[in-house]
Amino acid sequence: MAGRGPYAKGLARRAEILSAALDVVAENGYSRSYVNDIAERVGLTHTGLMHYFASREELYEEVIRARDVSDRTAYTTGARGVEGYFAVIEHNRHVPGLVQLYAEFSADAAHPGHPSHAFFVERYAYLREALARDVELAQADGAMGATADPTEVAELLIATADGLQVQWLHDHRIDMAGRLRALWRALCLASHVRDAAREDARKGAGDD
Amino acid sequence: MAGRGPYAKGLARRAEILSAALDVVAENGYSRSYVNDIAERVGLTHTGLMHYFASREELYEEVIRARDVSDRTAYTTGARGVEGYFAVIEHNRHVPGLVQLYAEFSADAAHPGHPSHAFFVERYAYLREALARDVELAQADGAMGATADPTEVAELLIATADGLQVQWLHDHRIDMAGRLRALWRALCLASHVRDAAREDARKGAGDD
DNA sequence: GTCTATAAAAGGATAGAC
DNA sequence: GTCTATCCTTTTATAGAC
Repeated sequence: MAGRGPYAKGLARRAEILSAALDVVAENGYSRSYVNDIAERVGLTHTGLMHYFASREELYEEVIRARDVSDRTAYTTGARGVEGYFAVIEHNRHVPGLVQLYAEFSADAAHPGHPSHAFFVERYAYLREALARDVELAQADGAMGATADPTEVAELLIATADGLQVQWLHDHRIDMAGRLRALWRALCLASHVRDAAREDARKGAGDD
Repeated sequence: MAGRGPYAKGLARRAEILSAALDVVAENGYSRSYVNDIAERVGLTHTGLMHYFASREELYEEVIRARDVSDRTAYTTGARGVEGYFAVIEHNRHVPGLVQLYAEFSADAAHPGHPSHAFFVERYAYLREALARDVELAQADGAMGATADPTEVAELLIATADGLQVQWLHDHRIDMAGRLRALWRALCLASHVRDAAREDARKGAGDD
């Protein structure tokens, strides 16, 4: 039975802290979210909280990591393909703290030498490959044309999703998922046109 | 004759400070760029620098503002349309400090209550409208189909450019402008397909 | 216009008790 | 597992002299 002893209690506490961190970020932004404020919110002192995380950056890394795991199980299971990714982006509108954290933290960590730089580099690589495979699935069932490069499409989707989230932070009227799906449809359409053009060229060459 | 008196000297100093700020951001990232370091770099003390700018945020706002002005005169003059925007993004690869600053600062300022929040909101609005007009020009000369919504295309271009810049910060091998132009071509292609579809529908309706 | 000095605040991290 | 106390370091900002 899970829930026995201090181990389970520690895990629950960690989860509580991660959730509180998102609340604080939603209220103050990442750069003005202080460990102290988070600790207060869960009824701990600064030091008490530091028992669970070695540093501020590690704490926020954990927030992203935990979200990635839960998003993955909730939205990308089964054969949903790219739609799973769109669903995550759509859901993010209910988690402003996460969007704010991600935007600031990932930009901050873009700098080499940042303690979380490697984490984000790996995360991008993972996400890119996962999405590229989803694009391949879409190509297999004909939604996306064969001429499209899966990795390029994946990078474009990620870039656009990231940018849309920053725009959404500035103006919540923006429909992030809607825009992203529109991009996807346009890319599908364009790839089919290119497939047809290539087919024509092949036939033309065959006539020689 | 420009260059007379303390006025011109002050302007030169300001420009020097803005340039030094970009260097420091390139080296340390925005969140770890301190007024003191910038002052040192231009041979001033912290206090000496604060004579020119009221606060840290104002200084960085000025950096972006100054860049916007120079980019505008250098790349978007004449009838270059969206290509002017792509050229700016392409050039940004030579200004890593600017890209880093923009990514971090704009994400930071996404939070309402940030001293530069209004600045970025207005900047987005301006950029969106300027690009939407460029899209309309492209529609006028046939590059972009009539079915495309200029504002939607503009928002998509901005979002993608922003996201690509963050990705580029993490991995300089990414060809920001190349990817953005590929997106543009796909959007053009897709809009033409939709134009044709709409035309077909119109003719079909006419047959009734 | 620039400096010295200093405020003022804080924000992250650690040692050691309970 | 959590707290008290404290440290260390930084960063921004201001007052006032030169």
